[in-house]
Amino acid sequence: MAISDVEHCDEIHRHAGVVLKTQRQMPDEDELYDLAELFKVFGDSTRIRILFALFEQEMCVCDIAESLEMTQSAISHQLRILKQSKLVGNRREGKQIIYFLADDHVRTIIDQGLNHIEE
Amino acid sequence: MAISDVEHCDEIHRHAGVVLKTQRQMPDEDELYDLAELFKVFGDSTRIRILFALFEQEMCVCDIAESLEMTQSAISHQLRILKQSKLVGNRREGKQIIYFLADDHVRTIIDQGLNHIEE
DNA sequence: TAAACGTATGAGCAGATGTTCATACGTTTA
DNA sequence: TAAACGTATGAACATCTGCTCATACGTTTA
Repeated sequence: MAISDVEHCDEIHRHAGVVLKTQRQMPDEDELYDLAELFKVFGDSTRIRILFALFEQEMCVCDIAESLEMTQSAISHQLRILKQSKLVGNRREGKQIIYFLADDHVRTIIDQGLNHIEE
Repeated sequence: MAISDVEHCDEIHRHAGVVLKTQRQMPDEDELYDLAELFKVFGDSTRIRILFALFEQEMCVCDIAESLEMTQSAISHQLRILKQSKLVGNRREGKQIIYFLADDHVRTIIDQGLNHIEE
């Protein structure tokens, strides 16, 4: 659909300024995409539970799996996504891989979410 | 899969406490589900753009659609989701429905997300 | 009151997503 | 070095999600 074909209400003289102002202040496409991708990562209860687990202490993969009563494979797939988003980091310790929270943003973002749903 | 069948590493004597502690401090299922559902709402760039639009001022549906260069129907479907999550509210003004941000949590949550991706 | 306008909504479809299964990889142990 | 262990990963599948299209609803206008 061409831009000029986008439907709009007939209040054009009243609202044209609103539309232009909104478009001007909108962040660029890449930033919006990255932001949505970040929140998408928080939008799955398995990943949320993994993050809650790591709030307490760093843990190896199998302990996370056991804590959440899920398979190692499922957890490993989700840890990959969390790591790609830089929400967690990891290091090897012998046969095990230890995962940990990357920074404090995670806690802050989740706390804000909790604030909202508790109203 | 039964709980007792969940696979786990053999470090059971070393890590059993970790697992139990993690399970005890985990929020209950409903809260985790609601939290994930909330972030899922932020996890779409169309909805993020709608929220950014409403940061500036309250707007009617067709102005949002025009600002984002999307159809009225697509916007209306997304507004429904945003309203169900209590992120936006609306009121009727003649033929138009005016949407607005429900509270300041929205801004805070998005700002935290922006902080994270800007590192 | 009939037509026009702004918005909401259900069905359908294509693409995205989360889990399972099988298996490969890297490290340690026997 | 072969086996065992802990973890990672690709394929397949079922489910979910966002958009389009058609149409219904509520309000205002002629």
